[in-house]
Amino acid sequence: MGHVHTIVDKLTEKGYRLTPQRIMVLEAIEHSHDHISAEEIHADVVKKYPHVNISTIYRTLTLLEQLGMVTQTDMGGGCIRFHPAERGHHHHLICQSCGSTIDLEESALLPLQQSLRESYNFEADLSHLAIFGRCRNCRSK
Amino acid sequence: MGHVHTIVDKLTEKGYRLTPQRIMVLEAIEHSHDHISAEEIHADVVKKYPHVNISTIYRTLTLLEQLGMVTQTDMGGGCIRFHPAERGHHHHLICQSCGSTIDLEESALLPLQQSLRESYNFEADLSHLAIFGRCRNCRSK
DNA sequence: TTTCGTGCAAACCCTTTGCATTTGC
DNA sequence: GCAAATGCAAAGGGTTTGCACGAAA
Repeated sequence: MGHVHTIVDKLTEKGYRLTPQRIMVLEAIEHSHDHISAEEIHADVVKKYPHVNISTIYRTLTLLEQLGMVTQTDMGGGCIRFHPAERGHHHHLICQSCGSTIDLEESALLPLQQSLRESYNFEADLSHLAIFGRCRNCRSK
Repeated sequence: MGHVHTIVDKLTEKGYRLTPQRIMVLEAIEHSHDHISAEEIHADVVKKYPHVNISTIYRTLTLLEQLGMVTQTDMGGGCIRFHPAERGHHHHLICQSCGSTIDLEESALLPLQQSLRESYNFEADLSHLAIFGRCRNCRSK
């Protein structure tokens, strides 16, 4: 139940109510190894709580994001995925051939961030970056 | 009329028909200094040719992309923009505060591309990359 | 008991599709 | 004249919203 305490605190200290829906959305996100879409969260929650509506999922996601518990990544092509904020910044290499995603260490992007700062005086927010291309397997085919 | 010859050739040599709609969509894209959305293209074309339907714009964009005359960039948040392909690969820094976009030289991304290849054996397609952050002006406020 | 949160249905935006009509060739 | 392209209207996917009911505090 790892972070149930955290969500209880975060919600109550700001006057939000603790509802089963909110807890289950957060759990669905935390239990997902990969990243998870709104519809997948909904499918997951519905297994235990059949009446939950997808609009509640969206409203809850907005709230959890405001509370800093969840972050979203725009994977391109209108594809949005969620993951727990405390998993920290991580980035993705997405294979356009097979669709697989590879997690990328923060350090791989630091040189780019640095050079954008120096050359353009631009502070890049690379926290949700997704980079498209072809992965090892697909390249060798 | 710069590239009208090009489009005439490209269309006819593959058996596609030359229609006023197709020419006007291409012109709208070429005359746009910045990048332009499907709806903006439509608005532009309608000025001269009031009956043109937005579905024709989308169909034409798909065709022009196949012909390699136009490329699209996913700016995130469901925001897709088009620009002439011969303007070449270029990338964008997008300011999340003021919305301005800065063109980025290809060379700025080569080191990243190189390191992804070496460390992950991943061939990154950075041709339509958009990077979010804060621009010079907004940083100094 | 009093808000706040929810379910439901409908609206929304952007994009795509089916079909009859029009057009380029 | 015939196939290809268009306009129109309708459907689609994913997300948001208005409202009355239900539940948390």
